[in-house]
Amino acid sequence: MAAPEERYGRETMTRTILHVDMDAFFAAVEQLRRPELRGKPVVVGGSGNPHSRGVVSTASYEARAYGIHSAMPLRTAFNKCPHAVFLPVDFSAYGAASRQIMAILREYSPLVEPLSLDEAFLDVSSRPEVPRALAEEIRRRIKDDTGLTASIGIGPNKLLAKIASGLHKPDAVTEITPDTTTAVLRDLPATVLWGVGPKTAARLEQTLGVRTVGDLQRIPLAQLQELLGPRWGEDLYRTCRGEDDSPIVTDWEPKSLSRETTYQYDTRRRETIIATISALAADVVGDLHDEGYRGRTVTVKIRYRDFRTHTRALTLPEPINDGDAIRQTAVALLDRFALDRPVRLVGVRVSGLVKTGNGKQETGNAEP
DNA sequence: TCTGGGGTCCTTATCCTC
DNA sequence: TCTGGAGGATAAGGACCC
Repeated sequence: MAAPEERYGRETMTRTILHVDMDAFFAAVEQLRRPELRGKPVVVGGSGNPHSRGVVSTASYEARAYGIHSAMPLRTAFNKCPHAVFLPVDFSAYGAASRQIMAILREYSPLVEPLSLDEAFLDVSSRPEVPRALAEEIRRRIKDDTGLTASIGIGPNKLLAKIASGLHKPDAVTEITPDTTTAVLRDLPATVLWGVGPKTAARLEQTLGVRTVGDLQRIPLAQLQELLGPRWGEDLYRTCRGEDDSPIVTDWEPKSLSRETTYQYDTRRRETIIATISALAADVVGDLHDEGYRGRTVTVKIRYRDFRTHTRALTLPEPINDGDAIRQTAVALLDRFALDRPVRLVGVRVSGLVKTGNGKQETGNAEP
């Protein structure tokens, strides 16, 4: 097999990729539409009730000063800052703001890849402007048109553009060039790399003494592959050097559709769980119809009080979108779980999706 | 004391067929 | 006929992302 540096050589065409990342997006939208919240700690998450189960989706910068951050339990956030304003997640409002921002980005390039409501990659390789000047213009446009601030990273690929956007948040443009890549990456924690989360970071530190991206660059390919497997090891060997040739993906098809819910109070009652599965299955079927898909595999997920999570799945002979059949399949799968402990979460997923062509709407950026 | 929801992708095990 | 793979499909779990 060819070594990575031979397969991804310098002759690869130079690209200019922007990563646009909105600052504290959900909280910023709330502060924009409710001026009395500006300058105050705002926490968006769950039902907006800080005494019920849920986690922080976004904390305003004022709330972050109290140590509140995304994914923190709402109850913990409340303990850190009881006078913060807690708000429920309002996806329709954030979706409207997001569509406005994505439309601005598409004025600058047709090659836009939304990653989530508040982030997108943009390939501006064919634009004549100096990249930094262009990024500054886009940042100003977003602010003038929407009142929201964005941080923009510039890089020769998606990996470096995304790392760049995170370096000087909020409201900043940051560029990483091939010449500055080594110096910029060297002292960053390994967790800035795509795919390196808490578990992998701990393994890298314990087995190889690796903490920074620079540390990682000193590990031979074979050693990374031994620890992480052949594929993952090679990926990390390349990404820690800032190498990435993944393309901008403008059209995306879902692989699965799912719904899940966490009970406010754990339950062992079979009838309660069956009712939940039926309701979740109905929601998923609604999504299948709305988006024009059938699916072949039905999966039920159960999370017990101790947070251990199990799934049971059944693959059907043909893809279906029939509500009764999907609901009955999901309910039948419950028999394969031991309900010997309290359950905190139930989920239903349908995967193996195929298009029916009968959706409410084809995707917005499909060919005319 | 806690730990959401909606996704993707990878690894491993098992079964089956060629 | 026996045996040993290769390799696809399925199932389950886990890590990770926003």
